[in-house]
Amino acid sequence: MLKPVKKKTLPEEIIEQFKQQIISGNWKPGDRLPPERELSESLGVSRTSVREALSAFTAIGLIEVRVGEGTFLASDIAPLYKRELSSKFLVKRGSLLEVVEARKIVETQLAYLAALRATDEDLNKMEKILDNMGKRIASQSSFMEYDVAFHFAIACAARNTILLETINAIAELFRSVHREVVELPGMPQLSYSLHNQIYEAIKKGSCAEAQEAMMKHLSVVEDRIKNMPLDDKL
Amino acid sequence: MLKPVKKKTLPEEIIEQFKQQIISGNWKPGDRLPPERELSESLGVSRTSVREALSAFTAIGLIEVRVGEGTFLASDIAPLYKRELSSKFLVKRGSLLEVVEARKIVETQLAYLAALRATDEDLNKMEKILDNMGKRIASQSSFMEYDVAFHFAIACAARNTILLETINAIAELFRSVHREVVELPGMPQLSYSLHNQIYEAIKKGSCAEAQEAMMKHLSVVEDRIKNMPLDDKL
DNA sequence: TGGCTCCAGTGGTCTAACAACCTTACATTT
DNA sequence: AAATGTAAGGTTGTTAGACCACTGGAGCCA
Repeated sequence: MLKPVKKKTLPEEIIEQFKQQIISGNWKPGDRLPPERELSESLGVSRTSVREALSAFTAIGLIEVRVGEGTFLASDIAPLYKRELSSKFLVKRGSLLEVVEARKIVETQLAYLAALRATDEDLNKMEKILDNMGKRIASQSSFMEYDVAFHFAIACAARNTILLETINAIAELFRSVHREVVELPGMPQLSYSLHNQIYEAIKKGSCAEAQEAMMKHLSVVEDRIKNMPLDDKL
Repeated sequence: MLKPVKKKTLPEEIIEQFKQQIISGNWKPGDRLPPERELSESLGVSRTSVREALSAFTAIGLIEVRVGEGTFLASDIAPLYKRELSSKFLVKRGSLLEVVEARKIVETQLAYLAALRATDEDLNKMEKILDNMGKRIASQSSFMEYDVAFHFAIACAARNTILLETINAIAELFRSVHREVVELPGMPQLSYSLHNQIYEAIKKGSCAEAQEAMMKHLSVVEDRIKNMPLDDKL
């Protein structure tokens, strides 16, 4: 089998260049971008193509356009939230169960590996995250952030780049409904306790225990999704 | 809080309408959307505005545009996930041993699930691939293609989109060196035999056996990599 | 100071046209 | 009959140029 000759479209290439500008720091959050006409001239393309590229950035919340004023790079560093609103209605409950199944497979093994390989530094990080999680049981939104961070820390401790990026990608999908799972009464407390069990197992270096604790945690999540109101499935 | 004073832009309104079409079920996953010109006429706007709206949907992976063919609604969460995954994998790539470790974790469970869920059609496909593989033990290049196809067939039979895309992405990383692993003397025969064991286990519906057979296969691959010259490991 | 007009800059939208590309059907060659 | 080449129609990709609507500021005037 040969490689599938990919031909990038103009707006796609423009998007790439814009990304570069952001990554390199040439464009900083809050900055005003050059006018569309200027951009089209610099890039040697039509204004239409530039606008389509900008339209894509707008969709994922990376830029903000103000008529008569100009185009601005989002000052907010978490533009991912806008994307979730856009795509949420596509993620059905059935798909979510697939996602949880994948998490069960990958994350249990990640916990296993973490118990095997975690350094003191890794453990400190996890403990700090758990601390913050405990203090924020009341406020769902930031609790969720620490929840995600904890799983991320485990993946880091497992020392496998491939699986780390895999979990990262999955987490992005999951983010959109994570909130509803966590917001149920009694859920944060339960979740906090389960995360603690995972941490203790990893700290002890007990692979099987860590694996099992993670499985228990994800099974709870799975149950929650199965019991989600039907309105949310589409 | 006073007046939000909403002045929606044309593409934004179009996006809203498209969302409605999706939610209401008028447009189903995989469907081909009407041509841009037709949409612009129906909506009473220019093609430019329609294209900007579509550009936004493309950015978040909800639609796929094929030149000369048309615009299609994403069939499932797979495109969303694939987008996430590819962007992450572009940045980082792991060493070969990391890749094999990831494969051991994901593919053993995939074999397990395949043994649980494979239909007759799935099994037929696998058998056909194995047949071709057997006939091509001599020629490394096409042998490798069937090898990859077999693993892909298992992932399909496991009925989990997320893991399927994950394995796809990993396979892409692995492809570059797969050849060197297979080209060793005696390797195709051994590999063919191990693949057959996996197939038989799945056909029997024996989950544990399938899982174990896959693990045996990947362990062989792992050994081969460990014995490879150092330059090729990264 | 306060309000006014005017204006240059900017994004929003449209039109019409051509290019690049895919599929299908048909004709040609072998 | 099978493989190959060709033409046509439909579709997205891209462009140029034009006009509109809105914003901010400069400068004018009471």
